[in-house]
Amino acid sequence: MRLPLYQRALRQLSADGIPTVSSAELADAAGVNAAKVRKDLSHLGTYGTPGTGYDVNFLLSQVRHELGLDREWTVVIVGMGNLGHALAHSERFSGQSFRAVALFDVDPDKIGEDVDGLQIRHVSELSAAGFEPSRAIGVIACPAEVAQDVCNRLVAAGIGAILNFAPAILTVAPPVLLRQVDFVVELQALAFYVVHPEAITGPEASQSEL
Amino acid sequence: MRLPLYQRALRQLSADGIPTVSSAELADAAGVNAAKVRKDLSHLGTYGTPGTGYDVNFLLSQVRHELGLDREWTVVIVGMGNLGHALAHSERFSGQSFRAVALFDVDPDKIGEDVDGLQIRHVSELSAAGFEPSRAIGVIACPAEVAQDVCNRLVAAGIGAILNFAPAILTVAPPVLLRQVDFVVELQALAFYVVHPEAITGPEASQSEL
DNA sequence: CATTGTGAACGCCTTCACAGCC
DNA sequence: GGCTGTGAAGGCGTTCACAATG
Repeated sequence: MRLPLYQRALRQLSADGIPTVSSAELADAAGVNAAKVRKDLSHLGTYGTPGTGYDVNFLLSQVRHELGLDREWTVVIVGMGNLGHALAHSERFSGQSFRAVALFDVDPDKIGEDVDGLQIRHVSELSAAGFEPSRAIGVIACPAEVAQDVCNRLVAAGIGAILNFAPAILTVAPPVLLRQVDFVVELQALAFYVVHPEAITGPEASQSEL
Repeated sequence: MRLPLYQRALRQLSADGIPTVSSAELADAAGVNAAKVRKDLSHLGTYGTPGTGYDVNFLLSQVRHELGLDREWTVVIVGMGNLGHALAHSERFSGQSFRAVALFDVDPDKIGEDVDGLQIRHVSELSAAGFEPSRAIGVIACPAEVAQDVCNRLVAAGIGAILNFAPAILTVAPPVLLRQVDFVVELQALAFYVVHPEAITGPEASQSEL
């Protein structure tokens, strides 16, 4: 999915006061190619003007709608080590659509700690929280050993989608959504391509993005 | 690329003393399906035994070799906020193949700080470092505004591959490799699928992993 | 008999190229 | 003339299904 990339590029363009973009310019700003941009956007509807391009602000609002960014998402973070803190901060400036509402950990030293006006609570309080599945996203930033347990607790608390940063392969029952991000896997993927440069696919080899 | 996932699953199996796996078992442990496992592994060579499966330790060593994990990779981290610290720690226990050798920042308060026996240095010292492109990976964990500048400095210092965590779209000249990871993009992707459950592709919908 | 390796079918995504529109 | 939207072509990865094998 490239919509988030377009969204970011459009936000930048809008902030710069640029009224209109061509598919080629947007492609450049988002790091993809023009044909993809046009095909993707045509899936959303006919929002462009031949000869001129797309109206930045209008397109931005359409993309934000499509991504569900015109509502506010509730974010719950479990595991407030360095990673948890980093995430708690990075959501703030992401533009209002995601708001951290609860932070959890097990370490007694951390319970009660204030992070940007939010107190860290003990995981045992999670079950009692009761979230709206279609509105709340859980973020797992705890050690791998307890990740599946945390995951289960999040589901039990009514979380509808989970982003897992722990180096463990988790399983959830539908309709809960799960997405995994792992630093070490990313490093290993990079290492693979350094060792096998020939495995880099397609014409974007000229701009070796993976 | 799924090799890193197999690698992790095999490592677990090896640690548990399990001598042999079938493609179905490995698929389960890695979170993919059996056909993919067999196709992927057959690309590496004929390492399985019909009727029995794969020798865990032998296959692990082959996968590690393919991923370039039988050499040691030098890792340089720029930007030692919470994220930088989290990354500096997570590489340690990843199993020896990645070793952080230098940490950089611009904040005078952080310069000189000791992180697991490594001192944080000022970015200006980066250029003088002189790395081996095919051995060194750079990690960008700084604010988006300075990410492209940091990226350029890493390339100038001889880094051959870069993992970018800053919410900015960077460009590098080949043959330098670039990989982007962005928390907010991941959250937005998750939000998209919550809003559009019908967009979830393929039969793995039964285990809604994205 | 359980399980691999793989050729063939399928489907999705990408890319091309151009007709239509401003 | 510049640029969009899209049908058609192409390429890549996934999945199926089965012959081969210890």
